[in-house]
Amino acid sequence: MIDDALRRFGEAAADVVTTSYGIPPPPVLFAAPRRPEFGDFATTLAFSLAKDARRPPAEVAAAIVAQLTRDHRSLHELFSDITAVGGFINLRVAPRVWHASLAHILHEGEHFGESPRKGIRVSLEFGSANPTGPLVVVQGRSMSIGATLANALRFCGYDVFVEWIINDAGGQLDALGRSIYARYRQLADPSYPFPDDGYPGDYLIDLAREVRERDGDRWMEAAESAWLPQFAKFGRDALVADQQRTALRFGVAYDRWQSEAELHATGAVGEGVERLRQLGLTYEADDALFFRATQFGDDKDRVLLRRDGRPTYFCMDVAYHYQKLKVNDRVVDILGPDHHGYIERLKGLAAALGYPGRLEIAIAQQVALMRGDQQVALSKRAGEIVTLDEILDEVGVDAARFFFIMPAVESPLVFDLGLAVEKANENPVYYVQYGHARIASVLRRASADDVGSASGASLEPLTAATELALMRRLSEFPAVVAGVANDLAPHRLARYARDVASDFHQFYTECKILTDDVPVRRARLALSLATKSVLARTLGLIGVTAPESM
RNA sequence: GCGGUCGUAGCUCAAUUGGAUAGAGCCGUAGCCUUCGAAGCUAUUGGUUGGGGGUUCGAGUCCCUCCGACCGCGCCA
Repeated sequence: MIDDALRRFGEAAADVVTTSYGIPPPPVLFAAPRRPEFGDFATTLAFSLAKDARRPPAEVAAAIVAQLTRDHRSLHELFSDITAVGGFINLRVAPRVWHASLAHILHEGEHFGESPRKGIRVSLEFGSANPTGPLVVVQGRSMSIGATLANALRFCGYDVFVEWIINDAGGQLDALGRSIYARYRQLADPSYPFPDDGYPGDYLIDLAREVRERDGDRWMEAAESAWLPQFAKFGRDALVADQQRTALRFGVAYDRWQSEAELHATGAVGEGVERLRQLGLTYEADDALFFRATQFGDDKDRVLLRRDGRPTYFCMDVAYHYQKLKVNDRVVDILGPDHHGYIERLKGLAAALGYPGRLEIAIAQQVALMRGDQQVALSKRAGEIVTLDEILDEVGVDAARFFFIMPAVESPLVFDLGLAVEKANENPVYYVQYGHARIASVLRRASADDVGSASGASLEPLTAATELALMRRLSEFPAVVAGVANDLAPHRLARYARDVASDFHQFYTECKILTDDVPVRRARLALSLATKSVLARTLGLIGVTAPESM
């Protein structure tokens, strides 16, 4: 296939370098040129050689090509064109190689691009929110990114473990309990004061009603020490359940919902502290226990145990990450935009625990919600929140999943809700889905006989420029997914889906699939089948449906 | 003040991690349906990659310096 062809070229080129220049050849790397007239692949081999060879790159490239065409004539079975252009060596792949590639795709079917199990364990954590309210837009983006990465990593043969951390320890749960209690009292007496640090959202009023329906006036006269734990736990459980329901609706499956309180209860937090103490990376000051974070690049040492002995949030994270680092080869955190100050601390922690470089942190940048020209106000303090559920009601799961991963993770996202629904043709997810539905429609019109024999048909008739371009695009799929998994770059899948759909539409416009010429018809049906399969798989990895009709 | 991320076409974003003349989509303009789905296709307008300097065969990408936006800087979580 393509990789074999490139490898053979690389070996031949290395051979030429060794005999002509007598120096060890550098690795021969290939990239697809931006401009199609430069061919399908290019290598910058001559640039890296120029210095040692003491000749200008253009001369080196020309010499290599001349030598190759003389001594390695068989390369022309694989490459229809090998040219040197100013230092670059450009390759055009022969049609028969594309045909072989397409045959391979058809043979692999839905497993095309999939890698066998590598035995490498990857932990992914994303979406995590405080259990004090419904999920909002930011978590939607975080979950889309995380779930897509998890899919891609699994597809590439990694053992993936996906988890969510429930921040259910600390003062905020008390604030939640007090907020619900205040709403509960307000049901009877509207003048009952609402706490300053309370959560203002209306959703707590519903929870208060539930308590009242269940328990009546039972808590009206009770002491705070009696009602607070009850209300806090009730609120926590209800809101976590609500978040889980939304995640499920969004098509995101977690392997574990890790409770922070549980980490304390099981002694895991204590173990983490003990580990750092054993390593000699802690010290006491002002009656508190500090972690020597500055030794690992952080700008401040960090408190683990407060003056009163209570562990900090970071202390919990020590335990949590220690747990993850111990059993995984790669640990990935996808954090919100307000957590970038946390990166050095966590990376320093990983290094301190003996796992430098094992922890990767991606910051999912913020989402600005737009309706036309109007930015939707999002103020948690004022209680103006737009929940993820509301967004899903408005634009649907498919559009949301696709939009959230469109920009690179570290780029901010402008999400125009009005645009996503009002005008379908401006919505890129529809463009891609339409491509899939269009193929399905053609396949429905074709005879069962034609479709059945298509995958075994001769592919020789596929010679048009749009046919070659589409075959080339499909062959990129394994490399695209591998790049997504390796570089944590889910947005490339969205772009790739768009490119596949676009190449198909061009092919469709130029080449009639259901033509009277039987060999041509079957070859084009084969290409359509492969495109449908790759498109469906790409959309599936993103978490978007591939409709048969729309 | 210190630190982080970012700044690319009117708008939303890419750019294979230092490669060729910086690319797509949307918007605009002009075309293409007696033929497999026109939610499509073709052509075309649009750029000093925030400004300036540096590193080298070669810079949107790396270094320095300004300008601007967002965010972080707690013994909160």
